[in-house]
Amino acid sequence: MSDSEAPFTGPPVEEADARVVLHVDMDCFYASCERRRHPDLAGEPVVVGMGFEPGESHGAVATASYEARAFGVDSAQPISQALGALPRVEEGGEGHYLPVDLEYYREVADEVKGVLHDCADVVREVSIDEAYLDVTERTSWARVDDTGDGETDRTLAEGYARYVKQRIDREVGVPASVGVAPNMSTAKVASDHDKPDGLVAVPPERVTAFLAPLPVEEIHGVGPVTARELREIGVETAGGLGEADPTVLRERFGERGVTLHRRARGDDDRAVEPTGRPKSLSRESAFTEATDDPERVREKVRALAGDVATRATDRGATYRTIGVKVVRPPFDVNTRERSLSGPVDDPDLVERVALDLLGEFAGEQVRKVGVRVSNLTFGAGEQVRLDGYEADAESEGDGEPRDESSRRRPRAGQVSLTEFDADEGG
DNA sequence: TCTGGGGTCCTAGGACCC
DNA sequence: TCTGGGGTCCTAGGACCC
Repeated sequence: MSDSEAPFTGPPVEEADARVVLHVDMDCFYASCERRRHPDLAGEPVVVGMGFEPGESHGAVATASYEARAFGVDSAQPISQALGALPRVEEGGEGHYLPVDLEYYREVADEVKGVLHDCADVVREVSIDEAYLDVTERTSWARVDDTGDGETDRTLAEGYARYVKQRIDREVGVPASVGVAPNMSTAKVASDHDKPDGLVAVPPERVTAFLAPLPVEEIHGVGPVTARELREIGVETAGGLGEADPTVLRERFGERGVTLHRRARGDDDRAVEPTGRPKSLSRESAFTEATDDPERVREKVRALAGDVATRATDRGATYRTIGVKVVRPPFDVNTRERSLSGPVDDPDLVERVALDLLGEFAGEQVRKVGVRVSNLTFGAGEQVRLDGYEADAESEGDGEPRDESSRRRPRAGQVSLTEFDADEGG
């Protein structure tokens, strides 16, 4: 806890050893993509809606630009409500409302990924607009005196983060916020800390002080429920969470409580690992209004089952478990699933099992249904291919190497097994 | 907010096995 | 038959994330 500056003996051991992890978070990504191809939207309030069509008012907000947020428009809000806060230009307002165009956003995201993979040895793509990079091999926490005045107030890591951020901006033309820290969870908080267009570096020795004053919900993994429960036991800030008794947290929140306690202290030893195979594939769809017409519900389930099966086939996945999800008003989520004796790729079976599981809810009010396949296995064909290329690929199939303990240095030849994006998008 | 769609991980109880 | 313990798999639900 004491903050005594070590005089000229070099950085403390932990600091010399510390990893450098970047979290790159694209700012209101869908809206930024729309601006990239419609430059006249720069500086304008832009709302991208899903389940939305031009001129209509159904659907929900997928992304709102910061200008739109200033009007009170927010993610996941019904479009009808957003229109109340921010009328559209067609009706004399200032809001530009556009439907989601995922295919285009994927193209832009692929360009961003290209830059990221060029900037780091290990990239974990979390979603279309977010990624972690381990750049320990490319930079360090060493300080530089960039003004020549004898002050060393900046780290090489921060400079590297700026370089990544600027390359995305220059080469792709969309803004990003970047956090740099010695681990993933702190980098995540850092990238969120100064959005949009933020750059926040948290060197190892500042991690604790950086996190301590933040409200608990800024810790990744603390949602509304956990935040409320933490407040009930008098924990309001990350600092408070970090000082809470881990035993008490375990009793109340299970293992998650201990994980959150550690994250709040800036203690997170997860290695940045390339994105793995999906564990499940699902499709769901809501009715405009809840229905109790069994045939309508069955019809939708049939369509979803077909979609899911097609996606599984496209990705070379077989599945051993088939499930449905039924949401009854007001918001009662039910799931049913059934496991088969072995993995299959069988669209008819997905439909049959889904309809069978749905039977339990026949005649009930339903507002939304979904179909899911899980217990996925990926094709033997691909393994054969991998074996052909990578003589020493010791971890084929889905067994992930679990020994990250202290050896985090990536082996150079081994890090690029992730060409699994066989999407139609590219 | 009367709640869109696609995911991940964790928990807890029961079945079943040794 | 009752009591003891350990392990795995399956299912349902919940919290959380983007």
